Amino acid sequence: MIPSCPLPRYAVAPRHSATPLFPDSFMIRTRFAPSPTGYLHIGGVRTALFNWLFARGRGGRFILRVDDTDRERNLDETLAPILHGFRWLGIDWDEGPEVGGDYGPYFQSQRGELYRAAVDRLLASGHAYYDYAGTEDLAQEREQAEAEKRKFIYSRRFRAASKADRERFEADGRQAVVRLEMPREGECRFTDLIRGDMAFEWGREQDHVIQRADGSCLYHLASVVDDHEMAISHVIRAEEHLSNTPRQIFIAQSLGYELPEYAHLPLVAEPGSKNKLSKRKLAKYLKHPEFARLTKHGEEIARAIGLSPDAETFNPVLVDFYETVGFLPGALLNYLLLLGWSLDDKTEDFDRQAMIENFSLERVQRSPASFDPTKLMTFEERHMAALSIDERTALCRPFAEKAGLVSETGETAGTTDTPDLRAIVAAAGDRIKLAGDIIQFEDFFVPDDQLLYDPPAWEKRLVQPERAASLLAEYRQTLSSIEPFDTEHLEQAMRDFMAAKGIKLGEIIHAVRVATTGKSVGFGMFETLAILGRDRTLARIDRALARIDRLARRALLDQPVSAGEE
RNA sequence: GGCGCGUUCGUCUAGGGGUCUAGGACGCCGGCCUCUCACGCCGGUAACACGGGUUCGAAUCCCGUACGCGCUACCA
Repeated sequence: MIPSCPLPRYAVAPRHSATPLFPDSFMIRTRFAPSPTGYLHIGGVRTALFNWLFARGRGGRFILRVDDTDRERNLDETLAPILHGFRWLGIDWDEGPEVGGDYGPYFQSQRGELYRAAVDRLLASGHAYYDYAGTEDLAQEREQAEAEKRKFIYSRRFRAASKADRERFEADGRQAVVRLEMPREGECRFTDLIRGDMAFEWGREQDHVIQRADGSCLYHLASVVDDHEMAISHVIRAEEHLSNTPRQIFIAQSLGYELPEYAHLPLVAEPGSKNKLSKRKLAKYLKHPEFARLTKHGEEIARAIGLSPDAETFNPVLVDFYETVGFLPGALLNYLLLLGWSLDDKTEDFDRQAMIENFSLERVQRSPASFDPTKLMTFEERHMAALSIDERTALCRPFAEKAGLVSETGETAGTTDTPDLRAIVAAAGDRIKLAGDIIQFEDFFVPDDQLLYDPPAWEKRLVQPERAASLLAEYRQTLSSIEPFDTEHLEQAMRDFMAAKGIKLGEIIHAVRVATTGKSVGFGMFETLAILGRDRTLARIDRALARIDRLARRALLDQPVSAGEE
């Protein structure tokens, strides 16, 4: 599928092997260079993950570098969430913010001298020049080229070839930027580890600006200098950078650097489309039913734990969303791994170790992969199902606490007989997909006299069946003598009751369910009753019976009441 | 517009000339199980963008077209 790519300097370890096969001088070093924007984008995480896996699987190092060129932001606010996100995911970095390293500083804002020195060298070697053209001068040339239907190439009219030129332009009040003097003939050729041999015509490139009039340097220059200074061996990044590679190669070669290997990953696209996934287009994604479902699911959890989700930041495109609602980081990683990479035709479940051992650039897909919220959810389910009850309980507890279901000091919240969280998690089984799903079972925690009844369920199970009330009242009597009050004895008692009354299970169990939980759906009935315990079960049934009676009388008096009213 | 990259079921993908009447997973549809919901189990639907080559033979190689996406900044 992928043409074999020559790897002149880096042997690639065979699949299934994490053993580094090369001397230290050929150490694999990859990097991810986030901009401190205040959030971690899911597509960025996929790129970071692939960089991390590539390094980890080959005895290399993974570096985090903060791309804060030209930014006057508050780093505490804008970088912290990103670092936090990586830590939550378990993507650790060997060098970078907060951990340091031998190639620091790891903030581009602190490396200005390095960039300026590089610019000076490019100037001195004739690979760059001072340019005094204003933006309007360029715009004019561009328009003219367009009018004449030829491709725009800057005339270099305001290029300062000498000191005298500079003085002359400056006397006119002009300011200089530094531009690359790009070749206008020939081709830039390089091999992409994922896409094979690439060729770009130099003549299509512009004389890109690398330094502004104020002396600050631009991204491509900074990036190339840093990658070299930090001894990055493999530049693994999103495909949107493929077209930028020639100018970076030009910079690197002009500076006499040895080129890194390049690998351009396919984009992570929107649900159901091939457009680049963007945090700005949330409104559009919400029209996608499955994306909307995930978002809504998350919002319910967020609200229950006392957050007021902001549409701008609470959004499945951002990693923070997943942590907030109780996703398992391993599940997110597993899903992201398979967005653009596969091992074979069947293996889908990977833990960290398996990812590291098996990941390879050769098996990276070349076409964009769209983000599928539903499939992500199934990975979450599988990972959650693999945990023990105790592990799941531990994950759910913080959510139950934040939602006010249990107190932070122990199991009991308001009353002395608040149910055991572990028992609920056990009975919930696979219904708890996200740790935050525990909030769906708040009915176990509400005081018995505040239970709400789902109107259609109440009507169908307690009003319409003629014998519902009387059977429920009789069954209530048997409950009071069950000992111990556990699922086994509850079930036996129910069977005995059915036999004695000559009824089917369905004739009684649904009524009990609605009477004790207010809903027509839920866990196994006997588990539910056991969790509630005898006192609360009886209290809830008594309350339901009283309510049936009350509503029936009002109905007789021709005073209709809505089912929800108390 | 120019340049670049890409195109296998709705989605993620397997596939490196014959083993492909194209496999798996998710979704969807139907059924089973069942105290409800969920799970589980069984079955089903569904794809090689199009057109030319090359070849005994092409999803696989080549060319073209279409479509999609990306880049085309004194953003990163």
